[in-house]
Amino acid sequence: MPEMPEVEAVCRRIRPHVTGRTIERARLPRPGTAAGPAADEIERWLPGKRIGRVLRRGKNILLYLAGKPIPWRAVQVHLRMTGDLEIAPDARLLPAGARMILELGARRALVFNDPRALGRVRLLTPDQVRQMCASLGPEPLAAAFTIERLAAEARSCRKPVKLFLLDQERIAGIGNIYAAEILHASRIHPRRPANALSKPRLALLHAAIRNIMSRAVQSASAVYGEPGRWGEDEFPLLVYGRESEPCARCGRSIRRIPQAGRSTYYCPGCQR
DNA sequence: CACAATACCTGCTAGC
DNA sequence: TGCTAGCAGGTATTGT
Repeated sequence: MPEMPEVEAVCRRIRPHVTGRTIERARLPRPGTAAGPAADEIERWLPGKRIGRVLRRGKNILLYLAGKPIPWRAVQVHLRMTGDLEIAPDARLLPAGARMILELGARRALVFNDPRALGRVRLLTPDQVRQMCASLGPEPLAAAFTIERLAAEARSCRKPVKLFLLDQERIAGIGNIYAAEILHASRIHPRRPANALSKPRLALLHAAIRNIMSRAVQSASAVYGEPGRWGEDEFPLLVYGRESEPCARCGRSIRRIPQAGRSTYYCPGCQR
């Protein structure tokens, strides 16, 4: 159930084990995993290809294929809610939720495990790689994500700021948990329209996005190698999942409200 | 066009 | 103990 920091941790964890390795066999045993082309074409086409760089864009993982094969240039994996990539010592004895297995030789396999089966795998042409990257907003930790850029995105968005933060086309990588934490850190009410944020509040929001996301990347990456553990275990969540508990900052009782069918947690005392 | 509601799946847990 | 409703860190698609 990863947001950008956990996806980044997954990339760092698998990178040394897959870079430069040749795919000997690919298996997508359950229907619905492939989002194009079809599973049997992916299984037929990948063997013999070598994995090059492992990159992340937003919450997407890209396994580039070395030697620029035609037509497909990269394997795209989106973990959605419950996906994870693991290095298995053996392609046998797989977890029940295994949705893709890339056998890499030397008793090593990359396994896409996803019990809830919402995650997706695609092969992308160079054009599709560019389209996917271009369709997403700036990376929150990149230099291009300035206060001015945030202000420009917010100005053109009338949605509640919580939903603005979740919009991957405006900023890439923020999810439900960190959106709540970011708004608490910047003392902004989640229902405030994005285009109603003042200059000073946008500056606070920008600082909170960078602060929360960079600390989350650090803590998520620090626990890699411990199966089933996400960075949030180490990252103190001040509002998310804390309905009815006292706010650490002002003591008021934290509230949970629905927004776009999902839970938003916030403090009615210090978020205005 | 912008936004809201729903669909997609399985597993866990709080409450009866 | 055993059942069930509700909820879960995401996003494509459909409807207004």
